[in-house]
Amino acid sequence: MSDHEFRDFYYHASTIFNNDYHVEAADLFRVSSADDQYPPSYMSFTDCLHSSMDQYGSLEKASGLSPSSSEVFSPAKHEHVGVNSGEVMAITPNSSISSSSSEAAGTCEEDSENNKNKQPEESPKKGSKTAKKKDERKQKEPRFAFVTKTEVDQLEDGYRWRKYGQKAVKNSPFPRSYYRCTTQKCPVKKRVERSYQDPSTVITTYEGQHNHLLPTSLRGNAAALLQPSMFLSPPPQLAGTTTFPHELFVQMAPHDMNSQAGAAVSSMLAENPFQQHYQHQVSDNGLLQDMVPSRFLKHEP
DNA sequence: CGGTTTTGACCAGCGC
DNA sequence: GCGCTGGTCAAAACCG
Repeated sequence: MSDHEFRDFYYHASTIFNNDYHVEAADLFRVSSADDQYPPSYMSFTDCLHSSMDQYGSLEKASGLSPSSSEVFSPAKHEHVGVNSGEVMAITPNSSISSSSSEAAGTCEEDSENNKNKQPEESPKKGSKTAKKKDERKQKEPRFAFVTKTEVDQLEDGYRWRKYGQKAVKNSPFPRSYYRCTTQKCPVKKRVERSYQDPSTVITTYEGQHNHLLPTSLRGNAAALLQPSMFLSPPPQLAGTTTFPHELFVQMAPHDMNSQAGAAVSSMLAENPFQQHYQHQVSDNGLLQDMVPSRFLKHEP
């Protein structure tokens, strides 16, 4: 991020969070390791902003992370973004969301196309296959998890999805639904499940990156808010015009995170641009309580 | 009739 | 090796 961009962004963020949403910026960012083996740690908003893409090494140290294994602590590891009624924003790794499925492990583009050919290409050489799978897993698509306080299971996010599976989740009375973007060759998937810890919230996990714009049929506000220009140009001087913190993420996405964040944020944003009580938090597998400063969590009486 | 949803089966990874 | 679990497939059902 350039200094110019930083100033724009920081001013923007300050306006949003301090003035409109009364958030303590120092609590906004959470940085964690790539695989969640390490306890979460928090860094200040400004620290995070000042940390350029090539400073993740020092970031690790600052946040008590270990650059262990072969994982490179890249921006892509910080992709999860959540906004909680303008109260909470956090960044977490994609990491722990299951390392089980090889399908989910590989790059999505490969997945979606290869799955259909999987059977014919089946090789008897299990060893090499396993090695290949491990390689694929290293390159798995970043994921973004959101928690949305809503009674609706299937949230509108501006994209068209086709459900391709539903599974019961261990320890949860609520099933998990699997969706794929219906746009041709778009590798994006999402999983939707209701949190068993708080049934009033829905956990949505996005995986992959849309390779297309929002469907032209996208209606109303979501489309307007998600104009491609917002992703492609530096943040304009919008101080005073921005209302929702979502917009901040939309704008910061291409600069401070990978484009995945933009996609995820756009999805989050489009879910319900007018929602008054949405509660987005970062989550992997619903482990919210560990991921957001406790005072930000709403505790039911 | 084409697209979507449902749902049982299948597969791979992981822990024991 | 076996069982458990998560993720995906694919045929059938459903729907506009």
